[in-house]
Amino acid sequence: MPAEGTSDIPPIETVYVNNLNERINKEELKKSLYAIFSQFGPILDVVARKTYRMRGQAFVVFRDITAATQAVRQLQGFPFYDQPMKLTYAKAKSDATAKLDGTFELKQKAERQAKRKAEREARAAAELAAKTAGSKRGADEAAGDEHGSGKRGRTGSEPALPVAPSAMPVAPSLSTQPAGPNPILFVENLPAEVNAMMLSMLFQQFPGYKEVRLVPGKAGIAFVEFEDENQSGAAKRGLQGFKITPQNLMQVSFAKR
DNA sequence: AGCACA
Repeated sequence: MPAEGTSDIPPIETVYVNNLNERINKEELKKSLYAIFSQFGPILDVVARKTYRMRGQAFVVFRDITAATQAVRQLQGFPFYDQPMKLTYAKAKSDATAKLDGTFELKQKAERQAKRKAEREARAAAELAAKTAGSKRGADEAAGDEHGSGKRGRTGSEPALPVAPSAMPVAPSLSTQPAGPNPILFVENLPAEVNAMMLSMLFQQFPGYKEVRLVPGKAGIAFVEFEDENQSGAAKRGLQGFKITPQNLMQVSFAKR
């Protein structure tokens, strides 16, 4: 018998993530996922819903399958908000992918047709039932009213992450007067809503990581401390220009002291 | 555990 492999799902651009911490709010979750996954390649979309059925899970849509594969392997079990992430490929192609490869229109058309057909059949069945019942008893038990198709998933704002521009080489930063190497990094151009957890997830991957400090009054900047300047230097190079959101390229320099 | 997207 086929040994139970965790990956009997064929590779696809989308990574299905589960065992996510369900207490994290959706927008933050999406941003954090974007932040740690984008190191593997351009991300087209991150989908997460908080419905009963979908909570604790998310879909990270890469442009390329190779990036998805890297992510599945390297982030498997990664401690994310205190829970090890579980990763597999998604079972079905994401809409973002379908939009790129041109199959989205076809899919929509097929869905519309299927829906129409189902409606037609349901109507036919109802008519038949009514006729049968009517001819036998004359009772008026026809037409069961059908509730349940009111799918309004609108939770107010729906600022799904815009399609990330394709992989562009990290722009060299024109820092003014760079401070000399030291164990503390200065990080700029962060999204305002960034928090220590999100940042620590990025920086803790580098050896010697000690802590991240946000500056209470000031949005968009942070300090990250390492054991020594070699380690801070490695993290600096590794995360320079990192796209923490589609529109925020992190700027990392040595802190002035 | 749980595979969605307007």
